[in-house]
Amino acid sequence: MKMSQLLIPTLRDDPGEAETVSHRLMLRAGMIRKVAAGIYTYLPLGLRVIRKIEQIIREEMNRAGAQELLMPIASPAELWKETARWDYYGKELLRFKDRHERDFCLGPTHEEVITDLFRREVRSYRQLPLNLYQIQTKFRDEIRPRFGLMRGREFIMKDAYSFDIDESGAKTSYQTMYDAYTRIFTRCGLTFRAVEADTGLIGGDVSHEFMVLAETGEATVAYSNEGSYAANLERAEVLPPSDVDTTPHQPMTPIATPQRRTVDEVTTFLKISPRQLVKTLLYRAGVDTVAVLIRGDHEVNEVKLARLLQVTDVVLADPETVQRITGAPPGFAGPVGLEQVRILADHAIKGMRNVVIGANKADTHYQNANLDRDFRVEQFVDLRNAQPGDPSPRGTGMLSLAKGIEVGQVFLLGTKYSQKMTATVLDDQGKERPAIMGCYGIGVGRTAAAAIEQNHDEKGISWPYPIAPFHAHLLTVSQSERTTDVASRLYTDLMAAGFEVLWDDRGERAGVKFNDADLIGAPFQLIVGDKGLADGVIEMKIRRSGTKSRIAPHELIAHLKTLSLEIGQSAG
RNA sequence: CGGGGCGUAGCGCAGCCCGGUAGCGCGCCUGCUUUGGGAGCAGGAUGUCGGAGGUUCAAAUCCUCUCGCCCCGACCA
Repeated sequence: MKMSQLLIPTLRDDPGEAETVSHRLMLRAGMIRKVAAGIYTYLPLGLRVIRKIEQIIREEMNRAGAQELLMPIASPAELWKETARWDYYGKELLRFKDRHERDFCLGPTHEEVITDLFRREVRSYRQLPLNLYQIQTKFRDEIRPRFGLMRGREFIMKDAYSFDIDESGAKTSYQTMYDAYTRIFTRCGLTFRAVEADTGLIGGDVSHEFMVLAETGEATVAYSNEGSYAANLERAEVLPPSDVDTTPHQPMTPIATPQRRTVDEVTTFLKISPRQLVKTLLYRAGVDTVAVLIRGDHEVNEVKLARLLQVTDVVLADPETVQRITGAPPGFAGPVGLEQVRILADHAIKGMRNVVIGANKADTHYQNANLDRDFRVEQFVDLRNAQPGDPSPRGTGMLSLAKGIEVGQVFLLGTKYSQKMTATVLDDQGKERPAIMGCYGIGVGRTAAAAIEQNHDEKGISWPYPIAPFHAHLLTVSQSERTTDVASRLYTDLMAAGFEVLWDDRGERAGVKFNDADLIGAPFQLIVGDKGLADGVIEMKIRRSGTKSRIAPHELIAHLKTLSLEIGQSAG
C-alpha cells in the first residue's frame, strides 16, 4: 500500500500519557489512539498486526479441530445468575439495562453463553468432543487499566471452550489446546514459557498460563534452573524446609519494642535477623478472621491462603479488628494466648526455635518464644511466596523469579458450569452426564504489545516477520523519474510475489522516511534512490540487525523469498 | 478506593507563584530553494487555556466545585 494514501500518523515525540515501551511505540507508530481510559481505536497499521495474530490463532485453532463461531458482546443477566457470577464477578462486570429495564452485561468471558448454547443444541456423547471458539471484543471494567493494549478495559480476545464426556477426553482436549498455544506463540515469534497457574474467578482444577518473558510484565514467574518446573508466583509451591533449628530452648521473656511495628523496625531495634522473627498477620476471610504465622523474611501468598480457606479472596484485618482480637494495636500481634481465631502457620515456622513474636500488647514483643511450649498452631501449610533460591518443588534445581506478560491461559474447568447450568449429554449407557469443560483464552492485543516489548530498539519496533504489519517497507529517497519507475515496478512485482509492501511514496525527505521506517518496524527496508541506481542496485536493510546490502532489482524477489523463509521460520 | 501528578493550538511544552487582552518548538497551509538519516528562507492558519460557579475594573493565573487522563499503592504490621 502507498503511504501517501494511508492514515499512519506517526509521532515524532513520545506522547506524555505513555510510559511503557509497547504503549509508547504503538502510539508513535500510528497504530492505536486512545478514546477513553483503557479503550482504544486500532488504526490501519495496528489493525493489520491484530489481524495477523488472529489469523495465526485461527489457523492453529482450526488445525486443532476447534470450530469458530461468534457470540454476542451483550448478554442477559439470567445466564449469569444461573452460575451466580452476576453477584460474584464484582465491578469488573459492566452492567446496564435495556429499554425494558432488563439487566444485561458486556461479556468479560463467555462460559455462560457457550454453555447455554451447548445445552440447547448438543444431546449425545456422539457429538463430542466439541471445541468452539471465537475471536471477539471483550469488556472488563478493570480497576486500573494501563499500559495501552496491555491492560485495556475493552480488548480483543480469542476464547475457546471444549466439551467432553469424560475426564480423559477433557484432558486430551486440554493438551491439544496447550499444544496449539505453544505453536501459536512460537509462530508469533515470541519468547515465552507455559507456567502452572492459579484458577482464580473462572474456577476449575488445572491451568497453565503462557507468559511472554519481559521486564514490563505484571506477573511474576518462578522457574527452576534445572528441569521444566515453572509456575506463576501465585501458584508456585514451596516445599517444607528440611532444616530444623536445634539450639536449646531458652525461656521466653517480654521485651519493650516502643513504636517498633514493622519487621524491619523490630529486627533493627533488636539487632536480629528477620529469619528469627515470626510475623503474625490477621486476615479476614469472608466472615471469619484467621491468624497467619510467617517467617519475618517471607511474604504471605494470599492466593494460597484464599484457596486453603475456600474463599475468593482474603484481606488483612483492619486495625479495629486487630485491636479487638489481639488487645493491641497493629504491629504487636502474636500467637501467644491468642484464643479467638484459628492459627495457621507456614511450614517454615515448624523448625524455628527461640523466635521473636508480638506480645499482643502495645510496644511489646516476646523473645525466645517456642512452638508448642508457648503457643499452638492449628495447621502447617504452604502459605508463602516462593523466593529465589528455594528448591524446585518438582525435580531438581533451584527457583528463580522473572517477570512475564500473560498472553494466554488454558483451564480444565471440569463440571463447574455444566452442572450449574445443567448442560448434560447422554452417555453410551443412555445416562445423563454433565459435560466436562475446558476454556482457553488468548489476549490478541496483549500479544501484539508483548511482541513489541520483546522486539524493539531505541529507533522503534522490529516486528517478528509473521506478525509484522508489512513484510517490506519500500522507500524512495529521490524524486527522479527513474527512481519512481524502478520502485513502482518493484512494488507491483513484490506484491505479485506475495509480499505485503508499504511504499513510502511521500514527498518527504529521506531522513523522515528512514526514521518512520525504523519506527514502524517492517522486517525489510528496500531503499531506492538515484545513488544506488547509478550502480544498478537498490539497498536492502534488515531492520532487526541493521545489516545493509546492495542488490540488483531483478534479483531482489528471489533473495527476499529465501530470506523471508529463513526469518519467517525462525520468526525473526 | 487511597496517594501523587497533569489538563493551555494536531503533538511536546512554557506562561500560573506575583491577575492586565496567550506564547515557544515540531507539525499543518502557500511560495521559492533544497532533497541518501527528522532541510532553509519568506509568508500564513489554528486556542470555548478541560467544564461550571465565584472574587475582581480585569482571571489561563486567585477561590470553590466538577469532569477527564497518567503514575504509584490497595493494607506484608
